[in-house]
Amino acid sequence: MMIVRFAPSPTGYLHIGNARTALWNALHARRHGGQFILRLDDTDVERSQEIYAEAIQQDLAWLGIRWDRLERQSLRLDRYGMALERLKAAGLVYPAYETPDELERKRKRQQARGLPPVYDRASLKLTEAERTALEARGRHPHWRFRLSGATVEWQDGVRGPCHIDTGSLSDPVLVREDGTVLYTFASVVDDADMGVTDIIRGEDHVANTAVQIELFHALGVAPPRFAHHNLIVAASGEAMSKRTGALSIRSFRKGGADPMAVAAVAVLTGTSEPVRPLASLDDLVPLAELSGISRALTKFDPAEIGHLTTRLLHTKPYAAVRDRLAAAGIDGARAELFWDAVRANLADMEEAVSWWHVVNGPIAPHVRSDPELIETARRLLPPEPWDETTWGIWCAAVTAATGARGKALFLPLRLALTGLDHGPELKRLLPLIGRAEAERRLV
RNA sequence: GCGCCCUUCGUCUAUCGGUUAGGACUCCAGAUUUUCAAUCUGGCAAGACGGGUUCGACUCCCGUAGGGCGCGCCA
Repeated sequence: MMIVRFAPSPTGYLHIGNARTALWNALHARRHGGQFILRLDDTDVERSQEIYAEAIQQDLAWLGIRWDRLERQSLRLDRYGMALERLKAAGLVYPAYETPDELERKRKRQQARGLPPVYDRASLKLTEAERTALEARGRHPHWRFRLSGATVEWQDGVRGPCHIDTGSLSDPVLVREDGTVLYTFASVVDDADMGVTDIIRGEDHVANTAVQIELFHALGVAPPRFAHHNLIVAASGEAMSKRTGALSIRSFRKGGADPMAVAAVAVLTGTSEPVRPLASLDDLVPLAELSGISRALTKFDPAEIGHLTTRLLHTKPYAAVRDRLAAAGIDGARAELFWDAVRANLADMEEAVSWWHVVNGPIAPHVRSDPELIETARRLLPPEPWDETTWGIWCAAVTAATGARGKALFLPLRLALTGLDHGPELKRLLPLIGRAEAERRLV
């Protein structure tokens, strides 16, 4: 059984880059009949907030993502403690006593000498006596995992064969002196416990992968498959930020974006599949092929979400928008007819409301350029019932009486009937306006 | 600074040594339409740079430039 997970930290709102990761995981699970776990990585109590945990779930749901399991790291602290004991017993972790300040100074010094800022393992070299002396003075250790120094290799689902030399990395701190755990450790323990088989995440995690593969081995668990997708960035130069909410899913939602427009851009940009309007996440499933993801950083234009939203709107059947229309006051017997008449004309949902006003009146006042023509047209208005053929019949009658045709006929009529020189086809609008109202507008 | 990765139309990409370098989006034009939208047709537009290897290089190698990521007791 394939098991994947999306593991955001609830420290801000999901942005389009997070959505990309979430969607790829969810889609991958659907594609292979697997399970999708939403795991809130909330071990950082300083920054994690419940409102964000809720917001994340709302945003994912808005995108159409459902999860089979919800997990929270804050509820699994005992598991991390047990795992640490196992690593201690196996001699795979060691106590370290430097303070954050000391470590910071060491890094500065290394940088200044042109050396990579890698932990020097000073604590590993401590003798038993030195350690007891430190602890006697009240120092509590944090625990570091001892990296092998070997080159870790894996077959990446996106990037192909990858290798990282763990000798160039610092031994990661797994557990702080107060017993709280760090991301790398919690993540691996969770993935192992939950049977995660495939990890799909952004390429900013490639270096973590080497560390985590060694950690899986240390815990006696076979590492999962890894796939690192490219990162996306706004072509506008605007930076994504969980903290400021820039390019957040919520901002797109508030801006009237269609969730499938956001999803299509989030998933398909930077792949060999053209970004296109799709009706549902299910349509995205066959396109979510990991090997189709580019290895290069990819730029996307947030405006594309607007374009897609518009194109999606044009294809929406009435049933798909009934509720939203009703909420905007567009309801009743004529609502479906109305939707089919105007949808191809809409740039966004708000425009539907303005066309609804055009149909129902009152309409904007306008200058009557050809009063005789309008008067004739008014007298020739056919009897009801009206349908889409009424417009043609009526126009033929007016042409026969006045000789007016083409633009000279249609433009004055459109202006008189709608107050505007543009809009949906009049043959479809006319029956919605109705005879009584049409007659009023032609006076 | 060190390490890893990347570089084809404005943007996302195809090409896996021989192509008029293809597609999608945007934009523009034409058709259609009273108009806008939609639709259809067409068009503009690309291999970062410099060396090699080769009969032949976008494709392979080296270098340069540019970009990204990483190098936390953040996740």
